[in-house]
Amino acid sequence: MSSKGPWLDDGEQKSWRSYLLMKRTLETHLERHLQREFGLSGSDFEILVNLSESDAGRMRAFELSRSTQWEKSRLSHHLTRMEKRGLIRKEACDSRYPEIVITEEGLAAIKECAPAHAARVREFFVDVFGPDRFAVLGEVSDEVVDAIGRHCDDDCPLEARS
Amino acid sequence: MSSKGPWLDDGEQKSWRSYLLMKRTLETHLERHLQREFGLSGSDFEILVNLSESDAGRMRAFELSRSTQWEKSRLSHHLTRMEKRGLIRKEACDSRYPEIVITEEGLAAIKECAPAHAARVREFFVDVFGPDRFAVLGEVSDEVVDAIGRHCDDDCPLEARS
DNA sequence: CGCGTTGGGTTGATGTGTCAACCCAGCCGG
DNA sequence: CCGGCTGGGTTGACACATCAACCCAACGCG
Repeated sequence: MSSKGPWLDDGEQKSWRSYLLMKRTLETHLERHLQREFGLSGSDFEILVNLSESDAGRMRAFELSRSTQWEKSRLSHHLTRMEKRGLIRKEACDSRYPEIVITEEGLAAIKECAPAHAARVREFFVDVFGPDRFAVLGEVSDEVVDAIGRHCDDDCPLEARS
Repeated sequence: MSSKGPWLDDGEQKSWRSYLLMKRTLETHLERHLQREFGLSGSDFEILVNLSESDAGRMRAFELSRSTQWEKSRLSHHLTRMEKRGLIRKEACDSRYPEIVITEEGLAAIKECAPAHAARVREFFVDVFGPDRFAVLGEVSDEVVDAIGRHCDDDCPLEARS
C-alpha cells in the first residue's frame, strides 16, 4: 500500500494540519457570511443552486440526492425545513413522488447572494491559489474522490454483509 | 480586489466543485471509519490527540480552545459529553478552573485508533497528492488562513460594533 | 470600599446531520 | 393470487454545532 508505513512524518503532519485548519476556517467563514448577510445556510445554498440550474426549477428528490451526493434522509429533513421557510415547495405530479420546486422567494434569495458568495470564494480561495495551483487542486481532488470510491466499491459489499 | 469580477469561470467552477466534493467525501469517509471501528467521532479524536500530546495529559479548557480553534461553547458541550463517556475527566486544581485530564480509557482509545486513522489519511490523501503537490497544499493552506485572518482583523471590530 | 468591566466557562434553545427503522408502490417468481 | 424483494421517501431518536445569555471571580479605578 504505502512505502512509508502508516505514520505521517513531520512535514506531512504539518501540511495535513494546515489543510485541516484551512478547510475549517474557510468553511466557517463562508457559512457565516451567507448566514449573516442572507439568512441562508450552506446547505440551503447548495439545494437552491441545484434547483435554479435545472431546466424548470424543479427536480425529483432523488435527482437532488444524486447531484448533491447527500444521504436521502438528510435531504428529506432539509427539504421539509426549507419548505417551512418558503424557499421550496413539494408539488404533487402525475407519476407518484412529488417534485421539488423552487419558489419565487427561493429564487430571489439565491440570485441575491450568489455573486457575493462567489466573490468571497474567489478572493479567499481561488485567487490565493492562483490559476495553475488551483487547476492542480481540481485534478487532485478528483483523484482523491476516485481513490476513496474504488476503496468503497471493494469494501461496501463486504461491509454490507449480514 | 480581483481582476476578473466576482464570478468563477467554467474551469474554476469545475475545480471548486471538485474540491467541495473531495472535502466532503474525505471527511465522511474518515469520520465514518473512526466511528464504526472505534466508536470515536472526529471531534473526540481531535480532543484526545491534543490532550495526549500535552505534557501530563492535562490542559486547561482554554488551552484546548486555543489549539483546536473551537468556540468555547462547543468545547464545553463536547467535554461534558466526553466526560459522560469516560474519555476525559474534569479535575479541580489549586487555582480556580478545572483541568481537563485524559483518562486511561481515553488514552487507550486514541492509541488504538491513531495508526489506522493515519494510514487512511496517507492512503487516500497524502499519497494521492504525492510529496511535491502535498507540500504545496500545505503552503497554500497557510496562505488562505492568513488571507481570511487579515480580512477578519479588518472587519471584526466593525462587526462587533454595538 | 463599591462598582463596572473583563474573561474563562456553563447553559438552553434551536437548527442540523446520521443512523436505523419504517412505509408503500411496483415488480417478480411461484 | 400471494409472498418476498427493491427502491424512493419519511420518520424518530440521538449526537452535534452555534448563538446568545448568563455566572462568577478577578481586576481596575473612583
